[in-house]
Amino acid sequence: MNKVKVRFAPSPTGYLHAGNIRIAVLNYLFARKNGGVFVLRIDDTDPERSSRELEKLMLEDLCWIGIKWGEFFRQSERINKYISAMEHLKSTGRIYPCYETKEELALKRKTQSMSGIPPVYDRASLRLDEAQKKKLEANGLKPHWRFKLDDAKSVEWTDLVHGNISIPLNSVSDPILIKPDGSFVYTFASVVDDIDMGITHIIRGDDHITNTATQIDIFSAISGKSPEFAHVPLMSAPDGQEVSKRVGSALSICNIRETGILPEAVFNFLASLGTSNNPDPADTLDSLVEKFSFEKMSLASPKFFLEELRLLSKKILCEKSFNDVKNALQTLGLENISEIFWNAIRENINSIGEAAFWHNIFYGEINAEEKDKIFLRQMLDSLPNPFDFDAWLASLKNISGKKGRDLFHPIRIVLTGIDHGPELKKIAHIIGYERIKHRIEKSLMVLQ
RNA sequence: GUCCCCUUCGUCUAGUGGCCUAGGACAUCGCCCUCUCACGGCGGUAACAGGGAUUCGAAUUCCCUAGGGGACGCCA
Repeated sequence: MNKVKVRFAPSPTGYLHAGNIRIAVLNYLFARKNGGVFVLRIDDTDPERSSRELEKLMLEDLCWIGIKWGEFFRQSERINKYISAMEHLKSTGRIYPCYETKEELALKRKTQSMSGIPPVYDRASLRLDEAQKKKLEANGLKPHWRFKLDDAKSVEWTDLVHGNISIPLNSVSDPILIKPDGSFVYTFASVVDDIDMGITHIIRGDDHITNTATQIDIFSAISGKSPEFAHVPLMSAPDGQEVSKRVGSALSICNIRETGILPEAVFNFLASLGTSNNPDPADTLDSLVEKFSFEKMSLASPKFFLEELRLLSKKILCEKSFNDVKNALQTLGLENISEIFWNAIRENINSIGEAAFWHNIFYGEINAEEKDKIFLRQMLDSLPNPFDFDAWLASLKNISGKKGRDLFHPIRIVLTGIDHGPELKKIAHIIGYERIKHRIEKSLMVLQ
């Protein structure tokens, strides 16, 4: 059996989003699982919509999430391959020239739809004889070329996710493969590349199922065989909308990135979404590869909840050691960071960026509103120097008679200005004697 | 309109005719732990889209209905 080879083939026509990076993750996992190769192919056959700038951003997003490709291609650099495949199809009579304009075709489809007929191409150009074609071309019309589907049959394949799928080719239009200007359409270029690169498994979204039917026919016309297919159900946004490249701004990777969500959380989350694997913060790339299987994938479209991803990211973050996050903390420009600082806040933050929030509370100026003047005085009077939280607490408890929440809550407010946060004992020592004294005095002053 | 796919707790799902008074995970709620917020531990609430048929027995098979998604591009 051939070595497994998969490809992720984005078009650089927009930002990468949760939906298509999920396809990348799945391809990557499958390749790793089978000791195969992951090919990154840039589908930039449409020069009007593709840009190098967007390609660069896509590559960055892919790297960010930790996907490494073994081979890299751009379709725009493989035109010669398409030309020779085209010649082959011409010589075998599997493609034929068509002379309708875009407008005519659009009108035709509209008419068909209105009369309740499926908008399938009627093959009018196939019935043209040589003289008619000559005449049209003499008038300056350049033909586009369609692939002549074997419409007598149904294409059948065993999909790795769906099982047996069968699509009658007479329900589909003959696909246009070559535009009048000689450029190639994805449907064709993709097949040529998949054959040429030796792709063994095509893993893509459900939305390609109909494409697959026509492409299998093209595969067999060119090489006589086709790869395996796995069509994974498309994710939908919580409101049921598709997570498409046109819509997904909130779900774009750069957006997710900016909210401080960890790349490994995104990878982990997307790897298990829609499968019977439970997302586990402890998972590593290896364990995810181990667990991966199309058998575990459900056939229904999963909903993508950003909130769930955030939660997973938080859990992964809180398991990290100081060494793991040291650089990230320094990048935030925080001073005085230490293992003690990290251990104090790790369970109370959702993203690494929030470390700055606590850092500011520990070392910066805060506004506290504690109204209990008597207790404030007692805090100040019993404040030990050098600072010792347990000793302070013991004497405060003694003097005030307070305990539990009554005791802790006011202290928390005075020290941090907010009513929740990391364990008081830990953070009190970080804040230290001088600042604590200052904060109590400030609260007292406000009450004067 | 045609073709394809899908429909189990709020969410992701287990389930291939009796093991299902439907299991797990996340969320949620409660209790415990803790002199505080949290973490953690334990427990609870919560679902087979609807209707027929087959069967001794159906979440599981078949049919119909409803709903959702996708495709039908000189986009990918």
